[in-house]
Amino acid sequence: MKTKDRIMEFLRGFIEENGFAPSIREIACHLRFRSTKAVKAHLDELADMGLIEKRGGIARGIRLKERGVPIIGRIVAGQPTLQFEGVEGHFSLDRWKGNFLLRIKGDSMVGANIEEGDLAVIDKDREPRKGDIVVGLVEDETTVKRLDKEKGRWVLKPENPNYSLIDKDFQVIGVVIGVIRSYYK
Amino acid sequence: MKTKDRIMEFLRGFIEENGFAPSIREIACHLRFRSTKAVKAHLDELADMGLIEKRGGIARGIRLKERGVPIIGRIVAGQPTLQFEGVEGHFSLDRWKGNFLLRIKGDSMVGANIEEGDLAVIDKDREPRKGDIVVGLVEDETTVKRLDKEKGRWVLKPENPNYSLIDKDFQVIGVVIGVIRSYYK
DNA sequence: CCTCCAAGTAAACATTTGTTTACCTAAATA
DNA sequence: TATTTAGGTAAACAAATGTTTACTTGGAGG
Repeated sequence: MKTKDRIMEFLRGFIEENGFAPSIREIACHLRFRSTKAVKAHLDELADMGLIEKRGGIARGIRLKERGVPIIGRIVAGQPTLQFEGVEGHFSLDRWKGNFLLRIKGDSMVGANIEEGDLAVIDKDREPRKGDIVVGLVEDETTVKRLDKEKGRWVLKPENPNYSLIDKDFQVIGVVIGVIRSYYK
Repeated sequence: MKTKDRIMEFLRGFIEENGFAPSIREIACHLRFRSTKAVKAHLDELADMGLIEKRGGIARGIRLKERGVPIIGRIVAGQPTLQFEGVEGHFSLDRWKGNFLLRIKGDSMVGANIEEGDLAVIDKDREPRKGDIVVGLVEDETTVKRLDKEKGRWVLKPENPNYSLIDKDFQVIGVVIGVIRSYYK
């Protein structure tokens, strides 16, 4: 069962580096196999196991099922080294494909733990509801605020007591469905 | 110049859907071209323009330069519809490849705008410095806190006045180099 | 010790797919 | 109007690559 692990490892590395999957012969070569037959068998089994997707007859038609960065379940202290066990899942940007990011300016949403420089993930098709954090267009200016209703009127509320509520006319451009922050540039 | 846009659009869609690039013939077919020659010429030019990477002689050896989700520079209000102009760049998980994610439990770091449920991006190889937010291992428990030095002694500081500082022995497992938050599941 | 079998070898085979050469055509240009 | 040329057509060509068949082999198990 070790061979399949080596294949998966190779696939991960190769795809990350090249952006496309290796050919069966390249895999065979890496494993020091002299035939492609065994590799194909392993790949078919990996596909059955649900670890990869494989399109028959198509060159380099392999895709990993696990995409993105692994989410670790638990960290345990082995003797000298650490172990990261239990991959709870993988986080991938796939779920945010088709949307776009908007960089946060100012600190009007710190109350919602959104700070300057953060990237807000915007879904412009999602229907905005009361309580959602949204991108609003107010007099040609865009701001990220929380959508609320006061006295039957839609308003944009900052999450910082130093800023005041916006109850002018505005247009909701999209809903903030996520936040990405990157320290150290 | 319209044709190249159509090619790029097709590439984006195809790659997102299948996980690998289309063959030249598939592109030609999509554009309703009867020859592959023109497509290859366009692809070579796109590579020269720096929009794609292309590996000669390799099946489906195309990779988009723009990976991930676009970061919008500005939003302007066109008459009825909106326009998202100026792609400032693209955010990709590539930069975080090789690291892993840890889900935040508790609210001890709200002062740093990290809340429960957030995914902390952990770099276990980065050298921790004073002021960094780190993952610490204290008596077989992992916590995310800010690394600080008090009276010549390393300590872990929460960013929430309701929690108290940890000055027991601990081990730094990694540095938090980013945060990902996803609303709506 | 013999049998069986998973796993690999070897060698073709059949497509898929990138590349190339020669030619065509309509629109821009002189 | 004659010429040029970007961009496409057509048809081969040459690799790259998935697939298949027949054969070998080292070790687990009876």
